[in-house]
Amino acid sequence: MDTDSAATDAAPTAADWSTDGCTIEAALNIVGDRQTFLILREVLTGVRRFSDILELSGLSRQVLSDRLGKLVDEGLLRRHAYQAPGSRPRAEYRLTEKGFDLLPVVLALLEWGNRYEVGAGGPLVRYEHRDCGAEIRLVPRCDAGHDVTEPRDAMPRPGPGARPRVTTASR
Amino acid sequence: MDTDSAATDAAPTAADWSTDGCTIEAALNIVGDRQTFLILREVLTGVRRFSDILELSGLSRQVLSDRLGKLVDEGLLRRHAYQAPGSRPRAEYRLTEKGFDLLPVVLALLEWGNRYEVGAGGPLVRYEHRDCGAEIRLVPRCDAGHDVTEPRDAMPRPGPGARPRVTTASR
DNA sequence: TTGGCTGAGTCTGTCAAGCGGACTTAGACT
DNA sequence: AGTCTAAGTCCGCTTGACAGACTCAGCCAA
Repeated sequence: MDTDSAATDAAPTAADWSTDGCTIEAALNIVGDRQTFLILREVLTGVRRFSDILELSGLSRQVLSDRLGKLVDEGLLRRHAYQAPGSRPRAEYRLTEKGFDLLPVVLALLEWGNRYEVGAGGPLVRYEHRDCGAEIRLVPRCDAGHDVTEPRDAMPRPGPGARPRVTTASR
Repeated sequence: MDTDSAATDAAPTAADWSTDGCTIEAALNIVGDRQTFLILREVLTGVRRFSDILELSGLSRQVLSDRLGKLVDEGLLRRHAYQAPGSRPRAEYRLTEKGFDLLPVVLALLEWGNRYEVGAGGPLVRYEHRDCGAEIRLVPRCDAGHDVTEPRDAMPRPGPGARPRVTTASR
């Protein structure tokens, strides 16, 4: 099996376009570190309180506090008051629409991890469809309606914002 | 719009399961840092040579060298000899099947970035279907065949490897 | 009313990791 | 022999993560 020959055909000239300002990079500037992903994993599975996220994520208090603040600033989370019986009011962290929309990223990581990094006992989390209970997977599909079952059928192309690279030494 | 009430219903007890050994975490241990994502972005768009990845990713030589080595060790990339005319033979880095299968993760990040972080000029990269040229998107779909159009219709559930958390203070 | 309890957040010192820039290496070409 | 170049290493500095101690604010029991 020659896994990579397809890639050779797929994008022989990709290096000719600048990736300056790429939206992937922009996304990574917000959620690109391990710590933030761990927080998102928790919040996407319904864990919302500082102490619970702290314990489940294994992060330090300081980093958790910092990241939660940044995620609120970026509009991925909202602080929302709650009050446990016999306690003073506290804040919990809820996903906004913008934060919710990161579910595919976490789902994709989960699927990949389930395929290649399963330890003993199988996957720890599944996502299931609220209506029917069946497991949810991500399916790459083109706008013409075809499922893209082979990753190498996905060909990278410059988008409307792409500009050609000036020279090899230009930046 | 009450974005988060659905989340409240979706997983009221998620904090009761241990996420110890989670496959998301396992995946993050391999591809969980910004540097690795940037490398994957390049390699998935067909950039394979050290110097090109170096320039396009903006990483330091040392980190790039280190990460490429780790990605090869993890089986996501393979070194492959090439020889440019008038140069001595060198190694380029090609995706393995395992590495290719991370495309959905990058696609998901790209889609999210395109939706929320588009700068002037629009997205820089698109993926299109090799057969028909139409743009590729990730569609969450349940095994019963329903498209999951609302992220909050995806409910997190403990998988076969999940174990209940012992106590709040247990780890 | 006072003092303890608790969840959330801050402070501090240490250590790992990233960065820019200089240096090294090995084959091809002059 | 000397130069060029892609790939990789070395070095000094700075950033950031972590553990653990400390602070803060409201609730409750005495």
